[in-house]
Amino acid sequence: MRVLTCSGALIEQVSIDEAYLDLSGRCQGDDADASLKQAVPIASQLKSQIFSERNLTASIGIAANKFLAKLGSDFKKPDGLTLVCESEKVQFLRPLPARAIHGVGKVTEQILTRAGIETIGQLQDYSDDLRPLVGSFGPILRQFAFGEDERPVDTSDLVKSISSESTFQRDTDERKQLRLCLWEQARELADKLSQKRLKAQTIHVKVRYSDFTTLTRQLTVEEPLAERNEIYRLACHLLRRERLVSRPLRLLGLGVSGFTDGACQQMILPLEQSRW
DNA sequence: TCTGGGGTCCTAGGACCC
DNA sequence: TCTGGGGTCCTAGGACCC
Repeated sequence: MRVLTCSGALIEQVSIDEAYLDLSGRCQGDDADASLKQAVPIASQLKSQIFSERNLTASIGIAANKFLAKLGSDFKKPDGLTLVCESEKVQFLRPLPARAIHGVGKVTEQILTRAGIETIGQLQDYSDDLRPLVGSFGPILRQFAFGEDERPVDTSDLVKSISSESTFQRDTDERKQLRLCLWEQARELADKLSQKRLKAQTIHVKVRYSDFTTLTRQLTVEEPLAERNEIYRLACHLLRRERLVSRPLRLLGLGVSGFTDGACQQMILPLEQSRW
């Protein structure tokens, strides 16, 4: 796989086809808008390059922060290039639906609608505290509504959890099939842990029944683990202990988290050793 | 859209300790 | 013996994103 490059840019890969580029080191104008305008030819060139190499269109948003850049890139999909100037951002946002904000999904949209807020402009005009409506997201939501976002472009590639899940063609409670599934998933997880040189302290299983009820159960162990058979054994233990296969499963999933560096071994204090 | 897979973050409750 | 308050950790579920 070829990795996206752009000289002088810090890159945060968000997903397989999305990334943030911080070009502030390369674009230095007299003011914020002048700096942003310097990024336009770079973005155009990036789009041409993607098209010539991959025959794919790409949408790019240029703005002073990640929130606005994302909004800009969504603005004229699938082949857009949108510049959101600092001087115009508040007006640019006003007519957009609140749902356009990253982090506002179906549930939050409904909550806002009930409070009489449907557009970002209405959000800007809403002077009451938003926390009773959306909890700790309130202050961030207000900042977003005014086009403010302090999040830096994050170039680290730290992962917090790894998981694998499978949906069966036909719901099943057949132990042999479930064990085989877990054994395969444990292999996947162990491979990824090994690639990343990580060990995990928490393991979780997930089941879904035919009525879409979904349950998760997790277990934290003292000694970090990374081996396929250890993961598999604990997964079986959890399923059995929690009696999760009380009826046929539509989905079975397995995951690990709570990572420690796989290269580090737990130190045992001499005192503790001598007790045994 | 009767619903796939892999993630992150937040919230709330319970256990436990001081 | 019962009770209070606060902090931390673990757990489970849900909202959201791509």
